[in-house]
Amino acid sequence: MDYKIKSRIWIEADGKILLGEGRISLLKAIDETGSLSKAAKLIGMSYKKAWSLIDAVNKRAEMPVTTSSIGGKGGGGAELTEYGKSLVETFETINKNCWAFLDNQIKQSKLK
Amino acid sequence: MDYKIKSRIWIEADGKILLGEGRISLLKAIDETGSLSKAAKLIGMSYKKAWSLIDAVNKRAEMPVTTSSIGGKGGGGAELTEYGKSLVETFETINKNCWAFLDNQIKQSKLK
DNA sequence: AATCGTTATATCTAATCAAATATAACGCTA
DNA sequence: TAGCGTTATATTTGATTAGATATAACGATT
Repeated sequence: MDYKIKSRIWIEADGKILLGEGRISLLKAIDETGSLSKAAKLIGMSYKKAWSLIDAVNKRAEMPVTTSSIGGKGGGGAELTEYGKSLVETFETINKNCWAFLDNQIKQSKLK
Repeated sequence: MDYKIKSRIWIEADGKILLGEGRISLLKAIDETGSLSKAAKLIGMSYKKAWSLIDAVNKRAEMPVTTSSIGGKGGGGAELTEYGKSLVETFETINKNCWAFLDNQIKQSKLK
């Protein structure tokens, strides 16, 4: 068989999406580059989309996930808060565990 | 906290989607009603969309998932093959197991 | 043979979503 | 103070997707 099982997980707050795979990879890129515009370029996303995603995340999360500054050395920048880093870490852990679980499930099913 | 974790699973064949939650609920409605048009109406989907989904499923699956007849008693109809029924059943089982797994995961995380 | 409800299909329109473009504000640096 | 790269935001355009409409084919039933 060449059937494959796939999954996506996301976290909701107030019935609206807070974090999914796309936002997580954007947050990781911000952590790597120190800049929202560089992060967007790195993962092939328009700046506008990246900005509105981060804006939504910060508005819905219980605490800010990123901080940013305008002007100054290098024009400004953005970085993850400690809270943001812990959110990324728990999301990725649960996501990897979910993949492993599903791999196991399909091996035990008729689809093999 | 009022964070909630959600998930979607799907099965791919040749890198294209074969079965997801929407198609599964359509297949279940066909099983209940014995008709593609009634199934579409039942779940609030246009006939055209329902037809093209079922067409894609039957083309990508290793064996037909539905059979259909045109004309005759009641104008015709559609029903699941035994293979189709088993696909629906294994999909739903794995999906429920996945939800339970994720519930457990989030209880063990910092998100609680 | 006329009717009926269904499958099967094409075509056109509407709506939603992504992408591109433009611009203001900001504060360090030279 | 002029320039730079960045954040922050609005507006417009384009593309993809969903929805509506129309129609042919079919075979049991009457």
